Amino acid sequence: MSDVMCIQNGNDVIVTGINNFMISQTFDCGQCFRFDSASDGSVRGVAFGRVIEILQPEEDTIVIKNTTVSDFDRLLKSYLGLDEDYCEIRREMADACSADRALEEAMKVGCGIRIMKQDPWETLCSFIISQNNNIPRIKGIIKTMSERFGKPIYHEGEIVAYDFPTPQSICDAGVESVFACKTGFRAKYIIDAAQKVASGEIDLEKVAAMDTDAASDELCKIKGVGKKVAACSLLFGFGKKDAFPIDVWVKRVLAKYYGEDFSPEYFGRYAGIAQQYLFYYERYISSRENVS
DNA sequence: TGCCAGGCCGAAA
DNA sequence: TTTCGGCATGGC
Repeated sequence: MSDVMCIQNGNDVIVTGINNFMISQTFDCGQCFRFDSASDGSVRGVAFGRVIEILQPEEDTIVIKNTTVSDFDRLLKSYLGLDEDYCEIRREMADACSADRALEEAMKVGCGIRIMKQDPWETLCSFIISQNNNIPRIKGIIKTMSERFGKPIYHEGEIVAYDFPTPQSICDAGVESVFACKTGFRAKYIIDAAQKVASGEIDLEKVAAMDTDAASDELCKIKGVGKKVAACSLLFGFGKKDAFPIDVWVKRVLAKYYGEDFSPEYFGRYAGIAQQYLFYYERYISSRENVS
């Protein structure tokens, strides 16, 4: 189990005893599109209908602004993946793939990544938007949709941000309004997802209770959701750590290090976490090559 | 300016 | 069953 400790400090919560977690990596590894980094290294974004700001003054310590110990235990601990024992997960992964130099290196480079557990609907919708798109633009579209269809979030009487829109509010907005958020060909997919979830045709709570393959099949009933979008949703929104999204970056990694007869089962029950290490690693290598 | 992006759909072979 | 063009848009 995770053994983090937290204490209330005025309006903030200080969490200590953290390992294998860096806010810079966790929020910059393409799993979450609602947080931005500040120049001081802190991150600020929206989750659970409120604005959340996190600082990391020490490697093993984070400070979460304007929250309570109760909210941390109830919501944020799991949201940030701090309820999992990453020492044990990484040990198990390393044992299962003991001669795998690529994974070993990726685990080193991305040692601060934790898989978050975000809102299932928001994650599903975000990854529908992500298809054939780049991360800055995905963030922009999600921001626009939140501002236009989401509930405003107030602080001291002022609107400070907007929550991610509910399925019903997207249905109410209609396909043309969604298209106007620069969603392009994805607008009709977003509407189809919103309609199926709002009507109960797709029940996200039931999806969460299914095994990963069945859950993927269920999400793929939505137009515009294929195996990759389903896998990302399941990994980052439903807590399915064995979901293994294969996108252009991971395809490159697999071709480079693993060959044609590769199966995600090779990585074991935490294949999704291994995938995220490799995804981050490949992008890291690519960005270094572009600099030099 | 052109390539590419956390892909998927639908038609054709 | 597999292959492939098309899709909206803007970051780089």
